[in-house]
Amino acid sequence: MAKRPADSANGSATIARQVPMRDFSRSLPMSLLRAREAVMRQFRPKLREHGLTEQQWRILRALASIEAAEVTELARTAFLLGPSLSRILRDLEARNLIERKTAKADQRRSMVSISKEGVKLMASVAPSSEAIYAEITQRFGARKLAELQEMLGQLELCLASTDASDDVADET
Amino acid sequence: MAKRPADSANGSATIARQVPMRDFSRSLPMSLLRAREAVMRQFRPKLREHGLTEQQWRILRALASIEAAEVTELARTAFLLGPSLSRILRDLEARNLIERKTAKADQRRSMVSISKEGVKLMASVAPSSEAIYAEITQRFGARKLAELQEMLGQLELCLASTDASDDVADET
DNA sequence: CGGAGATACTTAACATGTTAAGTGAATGCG
DNA sequence: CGCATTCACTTAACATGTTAAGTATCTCCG
Repeated sequence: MAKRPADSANGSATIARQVPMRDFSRSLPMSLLRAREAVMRQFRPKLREHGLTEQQWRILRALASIEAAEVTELARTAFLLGPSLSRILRDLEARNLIERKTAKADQRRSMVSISKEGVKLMASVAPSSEAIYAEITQRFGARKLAELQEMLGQLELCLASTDASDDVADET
Repeated sequence: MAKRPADSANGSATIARQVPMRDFSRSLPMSLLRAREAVMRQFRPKLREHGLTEQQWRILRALASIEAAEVTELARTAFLLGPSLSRILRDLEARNLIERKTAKADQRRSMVSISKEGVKLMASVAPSSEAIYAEITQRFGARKLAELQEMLGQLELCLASTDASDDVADET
């Protein structure tokens, strides 16, 4: 293989001179994307064995830990957008992995919970999942991992206020 | 390792006891996902103003820095899967932002390059993009940012060899 | 009480992620 | 030379990301 170094050593001059930008492959979004992909690549095959996608697994895990939740709350917990969640819940319900019932107090809300079958499925996947996580932790180092997560949390936090909406003018 | 959710004052006991797992919201994949989303949320609106998606922008940036590339090489650089890239290139070509020509030496390969219009578009977006990146850097701290990227790179590296499953000795 | 507005989803439409299969062009080897 | 294999993509099919619009329900204020 080894087609070419393909880095900045070739004729990258032309356009790069007109539009100077940080080396693309070292941008923060790319770093985060690649790191996450590297991690998920470890999990996906095992999940797939059980007919689960990454997002479906997220939902089941979230439900297992909070017992029952409204859709919006679940979306926040599993970090999914409403429309995605809506579709996934429809599918998971069809597979009898979750259950829903509309709340009596507020007909708009529906309470979602994991089913007995869902629990069984989780029980069959969780050990492998934990094993993979342990392997990653060992490879990278537990302390370093904690450090990384801390930094990621701080990054998230320090960017959280910017985008909320256009109401940034109140703190004058 | 802490095998307890240890949060949520409600009845999270039932299932969590049967299937003990790390607190879901603190898993590495979730941390990475949320951090990346927090970052991209800063960029997406501006890109959208110019009719570009995140991936299209990645491709244009990659092309701008390497001048011309085969599809496979571009996929590696922009960190996209072949099928996604195939579709996006079709669209970008229709918008005259890129150009393609099949290589003479090997009819299978096609060389992709950014067009004059593509360069113009990049020039109109790059300043805002850089400004946003600068803002992020300032908020988070340049040193900390570099540290974070270093760790992300290490994480990627230490997981890289696991999944390849056969060709580990080639390049990297 | 009643209607405007807010809320909690759901649908729709388009773009990408992900895996598998397809297509045409090069290669290797008998 | 001939043909199976490999290679470089492309299509296809399904699932999710993302934004906008739709629908039913609830809340609040007059």
